[in-house]
Amino acid sequence: MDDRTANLLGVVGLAVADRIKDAARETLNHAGETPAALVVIGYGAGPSNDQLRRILGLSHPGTVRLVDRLVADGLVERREGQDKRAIALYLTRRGKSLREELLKGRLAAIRPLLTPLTAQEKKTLAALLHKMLSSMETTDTERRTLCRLCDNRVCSNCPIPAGERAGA
Amino acid sequence: MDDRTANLLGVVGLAVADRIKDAARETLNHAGETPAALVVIGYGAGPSNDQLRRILGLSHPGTVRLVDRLVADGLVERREGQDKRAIALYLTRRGKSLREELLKGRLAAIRPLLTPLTAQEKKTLAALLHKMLSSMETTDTERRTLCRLCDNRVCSNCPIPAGERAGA
DNA sequence: GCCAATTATGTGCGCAGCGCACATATTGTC
DNA sequence: GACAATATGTGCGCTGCGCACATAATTGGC
Repeated sequence: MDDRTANLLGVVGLAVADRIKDAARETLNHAGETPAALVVIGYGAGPSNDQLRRILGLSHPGTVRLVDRLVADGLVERREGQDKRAIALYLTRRGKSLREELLKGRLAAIRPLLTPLTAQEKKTLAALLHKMLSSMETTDTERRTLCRLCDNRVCSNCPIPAGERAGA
Repeated sequence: MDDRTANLLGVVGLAVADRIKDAARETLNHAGETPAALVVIGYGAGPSNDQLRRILGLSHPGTVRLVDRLVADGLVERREGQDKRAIALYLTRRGKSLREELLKGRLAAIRPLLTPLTAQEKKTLAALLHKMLSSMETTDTERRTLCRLCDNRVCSNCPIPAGERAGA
């Protein structure tokens, strides 16, 4: 019985992830963790390469090349961090606009899955998802990894626990 | 409010997909749609290259190479279909055993997300997920795409509608 | 019964995303 | 001031995949 629930969650999770991926590919011309990078950088705290790397779960060189792509596309700028060895990543005007599109597309891709539910059922589902997330034991970085595609205008008080709160 | 629910579903969906992917990489040495291929072929109907292609959502050549990899690893056999131009794909003994591991790993990866819920809450969640899936308008191929990682021993009467029932 | 369209598989080639090993610059430590 | 730690960037190659093309078998028109 429990396994049946887990399996159903697996199907829906896969469906959600597929839809998010497809939606991202329609607005951005890159796959993998690139859309997530755009969202994460867009939180505006000027993350370093290394911070981004940890959140995305990539190797260091992979992240450098990822940022290279975003810079080449005119979506991201490398500015100086206070530390002269570190850099601070910021979105350009175009980057911000594309980030908005990404987030909109993501929600639009997920929404159809909810339409069969009544308002009450949606509320129940949200409460259950909230409980699942709020019960996870996560470090701050793990939380940001989970939230790496989150729409911060929509997700008021992020349920995922972590020491510091930032971004989502 | 609706968007908040969609966002939460997006987070959980991403978490589920991440966990499934990580689990697969631990037992199989290939990424992308390769684990899904192993599961799909393992349903035992002897699918052709082209049928597999449609379910996985890959290009034809991509599927040929994917099968090449599985054959090279001794996990899949290409047998003759009745049609002399088509082939029929079957798992080898090793392939079947690895498929079992994949499915076990997948459920084990998802299960922790459910542990914070009470038995009643799990039941409610399953009912909601079931309703979401059963309300989708899907062709038979789309259904198999969604179920491409499903554990058929666990998912009794698949909720996703489609003409024919096969595998999940 | 024969030839064209269709179906199905396989190949040459290249690209995107990523990791490993290595190089380089800056910062803390003593 | 030397040395470990931190942070970024580069050379190289691999994996997964798609496009264009080649080839074999089946189906359909006439």
